[in-house]
Amino acid sequence: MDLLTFYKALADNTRLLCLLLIEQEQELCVCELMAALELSQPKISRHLAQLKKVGIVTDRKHKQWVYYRINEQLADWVKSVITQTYEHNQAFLQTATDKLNSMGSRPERVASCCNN
Amino acid sequence: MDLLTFYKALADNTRLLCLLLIEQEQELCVCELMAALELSQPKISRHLAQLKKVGIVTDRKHKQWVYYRINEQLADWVKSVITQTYEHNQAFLQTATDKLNSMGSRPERVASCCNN
DNA sequence: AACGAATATATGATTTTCCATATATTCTAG
DNA sequence: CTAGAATATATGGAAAATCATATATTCGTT
Repeated sequence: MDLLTFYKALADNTRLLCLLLIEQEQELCVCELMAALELSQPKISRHLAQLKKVGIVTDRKHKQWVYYRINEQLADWVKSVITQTYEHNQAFLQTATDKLNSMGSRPERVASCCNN
Repeated sequence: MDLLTFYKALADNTRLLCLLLIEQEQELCVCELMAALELSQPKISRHLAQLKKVGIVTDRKHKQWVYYRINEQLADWVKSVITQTYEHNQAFLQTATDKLNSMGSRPERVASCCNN
């Protein structure tokens, strides 16, 4: 993992929110992130693609949805940076977390946001 | 410390190098960084000013030099992120470290690069 | 066909860089 | 002690480069 590339990936509001929300929830699909952050689909998708390209997240496809999670193969110090960032900045996610919670929990939440 | 601001500050090669070199050496002046990184004075100065503005480093003036060090009042998790980044990426600093070492150690080094 | 997701392009905004100059401190000669 | 030169650092402003966004379109599944 190239150091500069890693920190550049974190240096954007949308990507930081997506990453920390995924860290918190273990796994989220594009439409859940769209709902939680109230952002357009191409915007979320573009930033997730960037995080994936850098190797910070991985994706898996299930039915019509693509789910993203933190790449388990990241170096321990990188995982640790992400975890510490999340643990000491939960307020940063408050609004998004509230929105997610108001949608119920998985799998009901997916149903409510992903329109199926 | 605003999260996004913090990571934006790390998302630049020159700033990352300056920060980790300072972490390694405890304290460095502008002309030492110029010599170690072979970069122009305004470039170093500008990036240090940015790190200072964000609160990541502090400066102290002594004679005609300005010395920068990590802000001791940073939140522990922030210090920890910086330390871990340094410890697991020393190769990133190799060239600069070699150059610094070839200049002798303090205070002789200051004499050799700062032309006094 | 319908839905979730990804991508292409153009555009606007932010960042970085460079050059020139300003300020402050130190040094040296008289 | 003072005047002028030299050194270290900072900053203003313009040009260049990078990055994020919106809109429209395409892709792949079901």
